[in-house]
Amino acid sequence: MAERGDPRLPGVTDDDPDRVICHVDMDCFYAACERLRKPELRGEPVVVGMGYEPGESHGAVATASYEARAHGIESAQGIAAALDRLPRVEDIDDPDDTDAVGHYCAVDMEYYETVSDEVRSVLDDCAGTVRAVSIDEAYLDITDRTSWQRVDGRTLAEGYARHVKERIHESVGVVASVGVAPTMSAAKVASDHDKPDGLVVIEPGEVREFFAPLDVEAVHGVGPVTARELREIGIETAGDLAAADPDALAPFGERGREIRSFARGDDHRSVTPVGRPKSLSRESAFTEATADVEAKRERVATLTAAVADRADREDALYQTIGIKVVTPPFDVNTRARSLPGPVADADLVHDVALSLLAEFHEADVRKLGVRVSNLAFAAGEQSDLDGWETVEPVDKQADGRSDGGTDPTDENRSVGATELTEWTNEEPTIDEGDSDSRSDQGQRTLGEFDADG
DNA sequence: TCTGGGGTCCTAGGACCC
DNA sequence: TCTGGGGTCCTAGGACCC
Repeated sequence: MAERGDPRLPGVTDDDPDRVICHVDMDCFYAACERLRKPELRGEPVVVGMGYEPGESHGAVATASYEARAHGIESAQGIAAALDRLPRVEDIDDPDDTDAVGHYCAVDMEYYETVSDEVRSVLDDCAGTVRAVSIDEAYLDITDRTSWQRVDGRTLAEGYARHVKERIHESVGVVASVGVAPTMSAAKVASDHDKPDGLVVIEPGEVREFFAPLDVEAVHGVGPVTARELREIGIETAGDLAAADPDALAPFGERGREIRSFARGDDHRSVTPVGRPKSLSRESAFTEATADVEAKRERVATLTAAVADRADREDALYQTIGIKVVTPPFDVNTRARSLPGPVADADLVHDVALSLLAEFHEADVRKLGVRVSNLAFAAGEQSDLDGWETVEPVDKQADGRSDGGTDPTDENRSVGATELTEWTNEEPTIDEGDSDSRSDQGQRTLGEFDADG
C-alpha cells in the first residue's frame, strides 16, 4: 500500500479494483504443530484438546486433524464425547485389534506461537503489509508484488500465491490454504473454499458471481443467529443477500449494510497491521458449577494475577476492570467499574474484581473471567513508570462522572493511590431487583474454534 | 452441537453536561 | 420550572471471529 503513490485522505475508502489481497489460513494448525515435533503422528488421527490433560477426559477439542474428523470428531466437542468415537491410544491394549486410535494432545500455545512466528516471518518477507488475524491466519496485501495480469491463461497473482504457500511449507513445514481476491472478505472466503491445502483465486469482477451460490453463512460477519434471521426473510444464499433490498436489512443495522456489501464484492477495508489490544482478559471454567464462595474468590485471584501480569508485560495501563460470571445454563453476566484514571496495579484489580463478584455470592457459577479494558500504553521508552500516579491521565478529563454508586473523591483530577484504593474498597451499591440482566436466550453458538472443516 | 478461551465491534439506556 | 436538543461517558448484553 505504502508504495502505491496516492496517500489517501482519511475517511476516503480504498476500493482500487487492482488490489491483490491474499488470505493465508493454516490447516488444522495446532495438530500440524504437534506433528512437526512428533513426526510419528503424521497420517494419524490427532486431537488437540483445550483444558485437556493426558489421561483425563475433561476439556474440549480445539483442533482435530482430518483423520480424526473422519471419525466424527469436531471442534468444540467435549473430549469425553470425542473419546467415545475415537479411543485414545493409551487406553487400548492391543492397537492392532482396533479400527483406529487417536492421539490426544494438550494445547501448548507457547510452542504454537513459535511456529506461528516462523510463518509470520515468511509472510513478512512475502508482503509489504501483513495483518495477522490470529495465530493461524493472516491477510497480506500483495498488490505491489504481483498483479491480475494473465500469462498463459493464469494470473500472476495466482503464481505469487502459490509461491507464498510453498515457502511456508518448505521453511516451516506446515500446510496453508490460500485465497486470493481483490478484497479481504472475498480472499477469506476463497481460502476457506478448498481446504485443506487449497489455493483459490477470485478475480476482480468475479466476486459476486463466486459468492452467489454460497450459503449466506459463508459471508464474513454472518453467524448462526444472523443466518437464521436472514433465512426467515427469505435470504438463504450470499446471492440473495447481495440482491436484497437495503430496506429489508434495516433491522440488522450497520451489520446489515456491511454483510450485504461483502456479498456484492464491495469491501473497502484495506489491509492494516493489528494495533494495540483494546482489552486483556483471562477466564476459566469450573469442572462443574459451584456456589462455593471461597472457590470463586480463589479463581478470581488467579485470573486477576494472570491478567495483571499480562498487562504488565504489554506495558498496558487500564482504566476499567471487569468480571464475567457465567451461570447455568449459560447466562453470561458482566460487571465493570471504571477508575478515575489509568492504573497498573494488580492489587487494585483484585480488590475491584472481588467487590464486583460480591453480587454473585450465592450464585451457582460455571465459569469466571477477569478483564481490564480502556487501555493506555505507557510510552515504552519513558522508563520508570511505576504506578499510575506518575502517569498523566492522558487526555481524558476525569470530571467526576465516574459512576453513580460510589463517591469518587471530589478532587478527581489527581486522585492519589491511597484515595483510589479507599474508594474501591467501598461496597458497591448495586440496586437489587429492578434489573435482572439474565437473558434466557438459551442456546449459544460455539464459535468454531478451528474453522477449517 | 449443553459449551473452552481470548478477543472485537455494535447497540441501547441512563447519567450528566451545556 | 417539566421542558428541548445535542453530546459524551459508562455499563451491560449480544453477535461474531478464530
